[in-house]
Amino acid sequence: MAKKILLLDGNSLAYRAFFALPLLTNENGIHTNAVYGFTMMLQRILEEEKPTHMMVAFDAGKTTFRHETFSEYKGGRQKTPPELSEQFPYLRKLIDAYRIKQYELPNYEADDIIGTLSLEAEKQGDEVIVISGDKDLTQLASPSTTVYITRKGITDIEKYTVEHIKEKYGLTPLQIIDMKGLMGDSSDNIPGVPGVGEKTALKLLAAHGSVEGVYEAIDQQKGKMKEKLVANEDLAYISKQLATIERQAPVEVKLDDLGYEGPDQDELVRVWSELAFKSLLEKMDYTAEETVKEELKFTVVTEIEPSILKGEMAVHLEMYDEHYHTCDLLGVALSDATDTYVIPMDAVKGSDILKTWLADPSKKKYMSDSKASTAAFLRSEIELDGVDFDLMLGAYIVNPSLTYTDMANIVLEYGYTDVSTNEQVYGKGAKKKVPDDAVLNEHIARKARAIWKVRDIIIKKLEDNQQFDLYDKLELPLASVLGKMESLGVKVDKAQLSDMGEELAAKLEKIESEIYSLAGQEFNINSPKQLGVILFEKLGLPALKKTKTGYSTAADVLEKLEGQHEIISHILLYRQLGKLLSTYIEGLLKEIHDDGKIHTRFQQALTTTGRLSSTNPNLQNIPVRLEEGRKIRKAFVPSEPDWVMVAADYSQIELRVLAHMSEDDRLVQAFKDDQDIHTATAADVFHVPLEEVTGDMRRAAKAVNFGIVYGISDYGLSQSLNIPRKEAAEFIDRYLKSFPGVQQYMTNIVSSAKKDGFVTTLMNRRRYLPDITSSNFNLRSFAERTAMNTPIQGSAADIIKKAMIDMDEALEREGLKANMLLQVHDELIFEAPKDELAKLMELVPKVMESAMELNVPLKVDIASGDTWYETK
DNA sequence: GGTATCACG
DNA sequence: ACGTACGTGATACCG
Repeated sequence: MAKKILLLDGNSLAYRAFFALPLLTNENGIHTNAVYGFTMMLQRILEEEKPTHMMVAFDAGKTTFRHETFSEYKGGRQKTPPELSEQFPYLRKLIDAYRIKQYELPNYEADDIIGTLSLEAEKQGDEVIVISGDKDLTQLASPSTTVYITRKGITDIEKYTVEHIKEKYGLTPLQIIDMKGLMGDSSDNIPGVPGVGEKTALKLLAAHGSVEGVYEAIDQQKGKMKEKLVANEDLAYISKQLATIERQAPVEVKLDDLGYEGPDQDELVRVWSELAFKSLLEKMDYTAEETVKEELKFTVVTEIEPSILKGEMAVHLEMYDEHYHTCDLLGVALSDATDTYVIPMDAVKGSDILKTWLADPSKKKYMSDSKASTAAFLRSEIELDGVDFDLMLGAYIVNPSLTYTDMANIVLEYGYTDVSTNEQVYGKGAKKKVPDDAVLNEHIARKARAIWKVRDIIIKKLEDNQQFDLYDKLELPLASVLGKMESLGVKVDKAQLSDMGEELAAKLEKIESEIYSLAGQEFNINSPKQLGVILFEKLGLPALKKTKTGYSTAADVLEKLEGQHEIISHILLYRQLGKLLSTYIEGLLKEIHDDGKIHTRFQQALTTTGRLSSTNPNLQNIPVRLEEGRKIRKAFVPSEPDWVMVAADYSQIELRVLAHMSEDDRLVQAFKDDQDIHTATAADVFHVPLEEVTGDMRRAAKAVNFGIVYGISDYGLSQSLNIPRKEAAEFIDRYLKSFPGVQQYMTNIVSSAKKDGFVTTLMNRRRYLPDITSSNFNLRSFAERTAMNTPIQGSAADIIKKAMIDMDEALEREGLKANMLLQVHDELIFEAPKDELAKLMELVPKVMESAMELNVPLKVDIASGDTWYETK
């Protein structure tokens, strides 16, 4: 039977993909764009062509026989960017997973391998498709061989048949070589005849057929053209020779060895998950869902016998969505080395045996997202204790840059493929629903099973990276502290919010009509597009900044226009109040539960630095800077009469962390002396005594301090201080000269990030920074700033997390009724009975300040009041 | 679903 | 020369 043979030019396709796609980085720190593009192309080609035989040819080494002819061959070419080089091993792995033969031959290029094999195939009457990004290969076209050249993208292909070449160039495939001989090829540094381009080359070949033909009839040329041709005859012949693909290369593989049987699905999944090709994985799971998974035996249990409850088990509580304070609970699965059980939710709630086991701290539970489970169980008054492993937290500590939205993706990261995504099981959007019991139960069972299976791998990884303590002593205990805080919730005065809302709405209406009258027409003020037209076209104000889509109307831009038109200040006020109404009044009102409280969710495995985040609603960005907004805090009240709110915040924690890590003498001393750090910075930077620091000097120093923490750049500082960039650069320079320890620290942290590929915090939290070695200035600069910022922000996060665990214990130990309610990065918010207040004002700062021992003191400010607003 | 804007540390 | 401050989440547009 005739074969259909696909011959791929590996190097050329990888290059094409690399330059066609943005420089994607997966969270494991590998650049993936070339491999990804190659994969997309391969997938498409396989589907469309259904080949019987396949091979990917690669160039071997740096020099080939062509260099003997012309030593500058491929000279002057930019050397392969490291971001591409590092992808070749993955490309090789990928091709192996497809079970496609790959081949390279010393002293020859991929072209020659392909040319040799395609000739052999032609002799045997087989159909051949050659795929490359390099048009040189079109010389191989024949009645049985088609050459596919990628265009622009990587999946967009131009098919060069003999006819197509004739149409496009008026040449036969072999004349392509003559064309290159005359015009050269700058990418391969083939010289050609200087001054002859594609147009001239085609004209010459149309008349004379070949390079040889041109020179035989050289007398037909005249003037400059003749001179050029005569002077460069040697170059023309050499160029032709260089462009000629060798079709008799000593290729050892036989066409029969190239049979293509389809990919090794399991291996492909492993490679794709290593590369984090999520969309491809999802597609594959969809098509191969039933076939890929190993069978799992599990028992559905409605009457729980004590015998099934062991001393250590994986426990999974399945929930319908991520809003675990409100969503339906769908069942529990237990799994250990031998058995897996699924228990429907009614049976869970009705079983005292199970509840007792769940609450027993001596029974070890291995879970995923134990905080969610703790909080969700609590809604049914089921207590959970003895959590010994948390899959989500473990995976997060191993690499906080990975964004897991689904447990299936976490376990996939560790090579476990047998869990479906929730989207596969429940569907999405309007079609989302709970499936039949059989499907649901298996899904839950597989999750419990996966936790049991993957636990060892994650723990091993944590231990290898010296991160087990961070995980086990910090994040895991914190999960239950946070679970308690979320379940408790914070009381919100609904009437207060509603009243404020009505007031705001009335004000907004007035401002709105004033804006309309100033603009001379009605329009949607909330639409940046419409607002831009009004301001910059109708009213003729200068557009100072542009966005991707049009004029920028951001606050910093409008502020610069404030003197120029009365409408600006009204718009700024409208924006400010509109934000309060929509986000903080209406938004918060929607989130108040039947108990009169708001139950936020603290995301513990989300940020790349180790901070928490807060969602549904976000209680970490309640207004404070402007008085109008700050009033929102009056609605946050204690949950009991005669209780008070207490807020305690770390003073300058990030700069203290910087002082500790950099060991800069002056910075350390300033904190030891309990100086106002911005004033002290100003004194040092401006070389004046502390008493002579002016308000402006302090303001500038404060901005520089922020900049230092963020990973300084002159541009950033110039924006924040609204000064020319040069002045900003001078400030930075003076700062770094005043604090040489900080300068040294910044240099060191960037170089250690380059060496190790990651940076760490005080508690050994890691963040990988693959872009730090990028040749792309922007990516590299960003990574460098991140290298400076993450250890600072992340260590501060470590400290307050530790303080929260200590605080939780302290409240318990002291027998206090006070509740810890919120964390806002550097502050903790409590509610407490009035009679505990005195005790608390002493205890909280003590605990927070001793959370970790640094070489500078930690300082906490604390205040209390009837509402959150009054805690200042 | 992406973009712009703005709230917080 | 390059084009930016670090980390988040919610809302309103608009194609």
